[in-house]
Amino acid sequence: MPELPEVETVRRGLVPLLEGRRIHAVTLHRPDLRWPLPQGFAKAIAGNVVTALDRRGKYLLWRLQDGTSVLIHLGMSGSFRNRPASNVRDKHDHVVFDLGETALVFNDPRRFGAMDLIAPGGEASHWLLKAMGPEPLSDAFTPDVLRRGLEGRTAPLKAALLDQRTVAGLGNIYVAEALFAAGLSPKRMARSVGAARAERLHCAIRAVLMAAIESGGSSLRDHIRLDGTEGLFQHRFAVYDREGQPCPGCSCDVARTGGVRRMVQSGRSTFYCPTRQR
DNA sequence: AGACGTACCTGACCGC
DNA sequence: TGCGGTCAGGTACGTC
Repeated sequence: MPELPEVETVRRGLVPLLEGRRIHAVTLHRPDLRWPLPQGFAKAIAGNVVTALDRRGKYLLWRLQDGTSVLIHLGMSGSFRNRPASNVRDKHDHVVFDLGETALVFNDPRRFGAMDLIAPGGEASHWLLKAMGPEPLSDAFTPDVLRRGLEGRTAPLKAALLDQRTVAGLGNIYVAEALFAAGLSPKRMARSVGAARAERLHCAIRAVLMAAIESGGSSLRDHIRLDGTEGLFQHRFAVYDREGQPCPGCSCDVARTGGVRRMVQSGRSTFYCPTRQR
């Protein structure tokens, strides 16, 4: 499911449920998600108050009163639902956080999600976080940082942007949308992006992510907000999942050009406009 | 070192 | 209706 805007939407939805609240108990309905849950996971969390909710790339970080952080990745299909505490289990409910009145349930059909505990001070060296690139909506992400991240790389620009070491939080949808907004071909070699194109791309990445967060993310299959409503950004896609359709503001003869094109790059669908993306 | 394919899972959808 | 094939928003890992 989720790229940065969806994870940020989930984070914002969790704030009123979790911030300042105590997690009374944690129940695991299986010992693993993508990887085994760490030893003592439930016990370490139980009884703690959640002091803050952060996000790093596509990871959620729950800050607990005792200094521990809970690291959570939603994988492709992970979601949180807030349920009456007595409610029966749904299929694929794997982890239950008992909040007293309600139970916050982590449901993940494909089980590509992950959870881990991070001891105080251990975040920078955590194996899943240590190589992660700049946070795209922070001041640390500048056109020059982006340009240097792409420098010398022979991978297609699309692949380089999906690589979380280049910039954190982009996935298949928002890479496609950002490349369209920047007018850059996904096939272009990453190292061919110099200062001027990096400036455009930097601007496009931020604009697309901010607009998507504003819309509550994109709901295609799995992503729903905690209040049960869908994100709306899928209605604003310029190219993603729009094969054969005209791109926004297009004046081409679509019957002749075929409109938005779909191709496969490193095994994944890429959508782009061959006319406006070079 | 860096790029690529493979693997991990389930469910939805399509054509037969 | 049922079956097999394909695809899906992620990413670590092995291989070259």
